[in-house]
Amino acid sequence: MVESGFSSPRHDAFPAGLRVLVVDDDPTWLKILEKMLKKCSYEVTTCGLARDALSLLRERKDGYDIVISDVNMPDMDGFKLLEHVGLEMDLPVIMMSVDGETSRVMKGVQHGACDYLLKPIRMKELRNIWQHVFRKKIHEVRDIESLEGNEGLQMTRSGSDLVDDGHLLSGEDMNSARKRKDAENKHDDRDLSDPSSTKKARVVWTVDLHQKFVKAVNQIGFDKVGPKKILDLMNVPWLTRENVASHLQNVDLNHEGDKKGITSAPVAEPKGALSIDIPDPHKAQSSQISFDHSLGSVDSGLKFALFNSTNQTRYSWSEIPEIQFKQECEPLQLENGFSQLPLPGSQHQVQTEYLQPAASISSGPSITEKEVSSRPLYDEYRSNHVKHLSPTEAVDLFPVPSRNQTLNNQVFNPISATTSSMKNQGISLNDLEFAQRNLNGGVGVPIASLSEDLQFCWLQGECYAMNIGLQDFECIEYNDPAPIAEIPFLLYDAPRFDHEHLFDPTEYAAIDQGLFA
DNA sequence: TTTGTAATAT
DNA sequence: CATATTACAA
Repeated sequence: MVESGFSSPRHDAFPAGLRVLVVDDDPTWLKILEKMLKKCSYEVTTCGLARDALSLLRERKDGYDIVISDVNMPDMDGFKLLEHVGLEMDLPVIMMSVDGETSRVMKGVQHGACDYLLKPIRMKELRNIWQHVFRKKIHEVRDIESLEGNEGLQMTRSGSDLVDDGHLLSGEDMNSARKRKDAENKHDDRDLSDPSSTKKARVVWTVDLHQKFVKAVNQIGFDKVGPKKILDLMNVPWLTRENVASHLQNVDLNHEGDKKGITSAPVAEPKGALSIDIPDPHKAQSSQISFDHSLGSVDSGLKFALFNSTNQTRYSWSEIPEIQFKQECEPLQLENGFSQLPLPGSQHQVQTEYLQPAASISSGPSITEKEVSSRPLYDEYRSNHVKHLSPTEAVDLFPVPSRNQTLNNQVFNPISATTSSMKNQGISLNDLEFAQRNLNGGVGVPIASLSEDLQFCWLQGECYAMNIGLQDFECIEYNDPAPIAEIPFLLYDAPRFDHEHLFDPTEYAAIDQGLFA
């Protein structure tokens, strides 16, 4: 099934022989692209009509490895084609167009485009496209394995941002229209739809979620709080009682653990933490800001302060550079090119823990702790948001809206979330969510071609779950214009390696030689 | 049976 | 760590 061996006899040159189908109504572009692609040693097929492209693809479902299609074409909308391809042959599709209108780009990504190129397209972009194919295969393997009944992997990560040159808006290989992989693990009610998140997700208590939680708690009354009640009030469909229970437990624990040593009297009472412990007014004052509007009593305010000061810290923007993931990676043996990708049969195991995107987020986790003088902005941001108000501030700018579901940010598996939302009230932010997810995860890592990049790509491929909730973006984008300038900085100041120097046969050789062994 | 919680696991 | 899972009692 996954077999789509390269017709090219040259098995040694890695990306060579990739069978690319180019679709564009503009013959000029077609020619240009063909030329460029051939220069990359790809096997090119051009096509001026989307319809033709489709039939070509249908004729030989395994005749191509990847499709590059223009967005606007007379006979068939590029997206339409994209959809079909995703649905029928599940090939990676790269969209392209002259304008970079975000809505359009998003649409492309939403519809399953694995990448979106802006014309004029440059060689370096084309040189990298093979990675999409590559990644895709990895996914497939993973999916299959997951179906074989192993446990889930946890995905958590913050996002990165657009690529510097703004030319390559790399997305994920998420075909919204992807073919359903039948089998399913009996449990796990959610996400019966997203192949990429086939595994059970771990709830990530985003600010938004936590807000709901807090809100619920306050609505109920600290004395009567109970997982069930909270859960109900939160009105987050996919959340389970356990989730809430767990969170509840931690919430108060954390509180006590607060180094500031808040009046945690030796209370024997279990629920003490939640109800007692009234922190000094000052504290409450400063950290409560964002929440008072949502509740009544002063008590509540104080309570919130508790939650805020201790817990939300981690959600601060300052966290964003802390990209971390932990997950399993399929070992890959590239010795013989794509045809050798580990297929559903193989079962080597490679554990990649906390693999920080090498070149890129190199400053990652540690930066939070250290003083990085060369990053005044960062420091400033950090001191402001972390030390004092923590992310709360961000939240402040974004008052809890009255609408509920709308902001469900469990970016984790948008589909499920969405599904449930709809079930509940027919509202859905699917698009935004989805798009954002893609932007977060997919973008940022140019599909370069170094070993490092590769790793990154895989991870990326795996990590659909971004911690950065929608709200984060909203905060920044819609509420506080100022910090905007800093975002790219905070988010992405990493991968600015230059892709240009990467393409030399040697590189591939390097890859070949057990980079992954 | 359902719910809340403590303990324990990942 | 933060969150999940388990076990058990109310």
